Amino acid sequence: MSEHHRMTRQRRVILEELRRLSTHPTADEMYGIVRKRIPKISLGTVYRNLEMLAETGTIRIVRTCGRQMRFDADLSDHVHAVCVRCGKVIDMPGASPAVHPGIPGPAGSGFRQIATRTEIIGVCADCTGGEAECEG
Amino acid sequence: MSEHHRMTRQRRVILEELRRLSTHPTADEMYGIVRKRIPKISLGTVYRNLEMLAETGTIRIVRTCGRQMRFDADLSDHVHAVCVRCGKVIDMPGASPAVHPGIPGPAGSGFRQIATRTEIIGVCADCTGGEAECEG
DNA sequence: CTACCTGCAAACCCTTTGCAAACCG
DNA sequence: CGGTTTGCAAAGGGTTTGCAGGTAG
Repeated sequence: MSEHHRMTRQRRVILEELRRLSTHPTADEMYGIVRKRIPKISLGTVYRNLEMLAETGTIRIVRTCGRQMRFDADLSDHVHAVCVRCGKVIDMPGASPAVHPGIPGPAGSGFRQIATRTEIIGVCADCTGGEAECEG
Repeated sequence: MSEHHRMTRQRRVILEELRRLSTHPTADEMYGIVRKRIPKISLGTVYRNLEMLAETGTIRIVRTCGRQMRFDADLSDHVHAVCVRCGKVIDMPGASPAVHPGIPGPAGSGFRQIATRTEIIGVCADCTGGEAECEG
């Protein structure tokens, strides 16, 4: 119930490592990375810390059309490109999404708009040769 | 390995029922609906048929920031609005997304762009009163 | 007939949780 | 010290899959 958060070694290392990356790692990838410095850390701890860091606005959770959550320490407003083959997420600096609003749902359905989320779908350099099935 | 698909009763009913809806149901919701007409149908069959119908381009899989897949028989190009409280997806007719492209990733990373996916995040009429944690 | 499809149930993957011990402040 | 946090392991939810029996063409 409290709002006091302690800076444990686990939390510090997770944040340090995430900030070192621009690859938007999954929880599992973070687990692998952090384990090099804290071999006994558990995956549950990684999830709990990433979730808390996101709640306090220190990092962001990146939810793409892919199945796994990804995490990003870059809080600036930027667009992500998602590889439909491997799920990798890369930044698209300079891309600027714009949504010219329409009328939500069956006329005036009372939908209160908070934000817009745009991602670019494609195939990354490592995966060239395949096709997509991500939808919009 | 074949490309021949049979029109089974299960497949026909799933497609009929999906076409009757504009609510972008989850697999589980489809299961509930179809079971009224085919009580013994299994959830696995529902998933397999929805997947195949999507592969053949008859329907679309709608992947939002939410955890569950949703399905849509409306193949036209349209924007979805996602409720962050309940996950419901509604259509936003008239909304037109535009992405002014930037340079993908670390200069010329070879990302081949296929599409853009935009969704509107907000709170639906039934859920007014809460807040968000969906990211972009 | 027979390749494709179904129902069932178990397997899978990712994420979340309960709990007792460890730890920060 | 006392409330947080951890490690472990099990539970949870959504989706996928193996299999043997059923069925469309």
